[in-house]
Amino acid sequence: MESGRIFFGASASSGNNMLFLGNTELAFRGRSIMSMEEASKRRPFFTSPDELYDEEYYEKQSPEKKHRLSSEQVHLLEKSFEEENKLEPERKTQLAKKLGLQPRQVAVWFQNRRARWKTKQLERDYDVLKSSYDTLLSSYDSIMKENEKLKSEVVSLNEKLQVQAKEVPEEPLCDKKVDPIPVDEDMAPIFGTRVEDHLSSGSVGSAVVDEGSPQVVVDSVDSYILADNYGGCVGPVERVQSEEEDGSDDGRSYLDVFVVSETEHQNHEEGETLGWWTNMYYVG
DNA sequence: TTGTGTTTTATTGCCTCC
DNA sequence: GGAGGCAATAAAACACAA
Repeated sequence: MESGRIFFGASASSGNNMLFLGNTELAFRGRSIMSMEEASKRRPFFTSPDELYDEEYYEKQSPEKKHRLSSEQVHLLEKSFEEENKLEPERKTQLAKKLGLQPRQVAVWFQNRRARWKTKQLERDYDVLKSSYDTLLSSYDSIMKENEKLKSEVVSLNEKLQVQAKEVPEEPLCDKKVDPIPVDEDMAPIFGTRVEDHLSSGSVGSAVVDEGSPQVVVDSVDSYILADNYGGCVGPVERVQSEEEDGSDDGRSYLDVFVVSETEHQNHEEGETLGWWTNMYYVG
């Protein structure tokens, strides 16, 4: 620890120092209380050999005053600080001799100068951070405004869509146009189906097709037609219109089935069902 | 001139490093 | 354990408005 130096030979301990250097007047009293002899005994002046050479310096100064460095001294110290803000012992001694100061004064000056530099640096850092924060804040604000604008656009577009939906009848979601299934031999490859007639028995039981081939299942009013050719858009068989031979001569029996789209089936109970009639044949 | 705020010089106590 | 750095602080010096 660096030894303290108290003017007028007052004790270097912080307690004493605080007591009678609390203000100028007290310090003065401190001096009058302590005899010069006693003071010189307790004087911890210039504890390192380095500092001994300049003892007269403090005797020339009026010791109760703090000594301000001259502008030349400060200039040189500043120059030295710019080169290197830490002070190695050799440089400290050289600078002290050059400036006619105590090495300790040079060390103290550097210490205080580093503290000032640090404070300034903190201020600079704060300014940089603040400006960066302000920039971020302003871009955040504009993004939020843009977001609000887009949200309200979405709302108004949705409202328009709802109005249009009421005006224009909805088309089946299936984008494939489904024609009635041809009533000839070509039907077989399309459906690949041979429907066993369970309908003639009067029951509405299952009509099961050959295993492994695409099927037509006419199970009940909620039965589904599974037909790949219809793009998977086919819903349940809604109604079976005819289960009797329609009088054609090809030896097959035909029936008409009403097919609804899946979506329509879900809304089945709510309103009118959109779908289409098609006819199917079966081998009786 | 004086009161007040700021800057500069110096001290103290604690901490880290060698 | 000594040297040196740092934070906190005191106090003198200085600047400046009223």
